[in-house]
Amino acid sequence: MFILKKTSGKARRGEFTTPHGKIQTPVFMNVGTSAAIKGGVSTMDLRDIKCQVELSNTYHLHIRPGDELIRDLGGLHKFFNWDGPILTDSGGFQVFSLAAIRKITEEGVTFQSHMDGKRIFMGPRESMRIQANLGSDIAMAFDECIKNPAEYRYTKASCERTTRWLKICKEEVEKNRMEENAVNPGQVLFGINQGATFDDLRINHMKEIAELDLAGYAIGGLAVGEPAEVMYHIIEQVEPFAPKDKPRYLMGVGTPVNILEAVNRGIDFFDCVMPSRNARHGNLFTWRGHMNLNNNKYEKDPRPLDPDCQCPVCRNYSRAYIRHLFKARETLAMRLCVMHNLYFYNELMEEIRKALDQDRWESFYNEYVEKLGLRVDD
RNA sequence: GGGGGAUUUCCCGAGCGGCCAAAGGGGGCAGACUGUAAAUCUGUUGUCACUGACUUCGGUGGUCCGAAUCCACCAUCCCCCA
Repeated sequence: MFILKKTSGKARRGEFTTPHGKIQTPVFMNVGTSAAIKGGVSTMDLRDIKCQVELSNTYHLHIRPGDELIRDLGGLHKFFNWDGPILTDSGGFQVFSLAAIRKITEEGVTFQSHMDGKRIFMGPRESMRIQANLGSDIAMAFDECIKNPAEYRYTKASCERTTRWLKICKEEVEKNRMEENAVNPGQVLFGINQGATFDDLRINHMKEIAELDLAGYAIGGLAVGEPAEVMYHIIEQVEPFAPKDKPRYLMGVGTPVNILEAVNRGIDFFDCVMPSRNARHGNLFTWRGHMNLNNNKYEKDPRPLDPDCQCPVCRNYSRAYIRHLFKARETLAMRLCVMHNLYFYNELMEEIRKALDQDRWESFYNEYVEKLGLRVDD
């Protein structure tokens, strides 16, 4: 259930209720693809970094350790000991990212496992079965994330197929959660809008899926190489046709600036590997812009990563120390930086929510939409 | 004391007469990263007046049109025999 608490222009402040607690939106979901946030951050750390929702991946968990194993051990929440909300991505993105080793048909997609080359078939039924076994709170529809640039005819056909798949996903989720020993009887489904960068296909597709009365609506297939302006344009095109009383989720996005721009255009949910991946590579996000901690200029810098941050890392360690950890190839460097970056993203969302609550979204947006895109200058 | 081997650009290490400012690692410096096949990938790493010039391969001389590569001596290190 989604309650819209406040709006400011297109920007929305809401609350989404799941079987594992309420989610305050706008929200950033912390990505832990294989039931682990890369870089050594565990579910014990998630509360410390203000994580509301964890996100895991259907394809990856199906391959290893296997969704049936997770089901038999009580579901994903119990498996990795996180009692907050979990969203599982469907494997649709892997249709895109593992393009070299897959084949698409009406029934679904045959992948060659990136682990051992074994053939794996996944369609809407399979994806929903796996997500039911995992017991996530929000299951994502199995879609095709189309590459950029895309051909019009292919995109049109692909969207039609994604819609047919979505209808199957809906039936399956409803069926699976009625099962007597369902891991998560409260699991809901989010549909995914596609259509590449074609306004008419995007709009038509959103209209079609909006009719299915799903728990939420995602915009997928963006931030796959097109300019940010194109992404913003597509959001603007599609947003009017997304149900107002349901959360909107912009999949895989993005930079702090992308998030501000998208919130300003009516998006409620986000997820992105950027804070965790960049952190592992020494790239930090701060309230003064982003920085590459590996740079020589931080060698003797006694300040915290972000002087304006209250995260456990910034309260305890200096730039010089963490930079040293990177140079020494200590895995602690990654852990600390991932914790900081995720805290930053989660706090950014908290500040966005506060600004909306306190009717100062406009000024908050104006102040940070420029600032957060800069390189830390000192 | 006798015999043999070595010395290359920040480090290790290839090169054995021209195509060598010198392979390949490492390290350094910088960049990228957007529903995670990513603790990854890319560029760069002698100097400058930089599509060319100059200096460099332990040192000093020499051979040759031409030397990191050949010769002589010197220095330092390693191994074997006394």
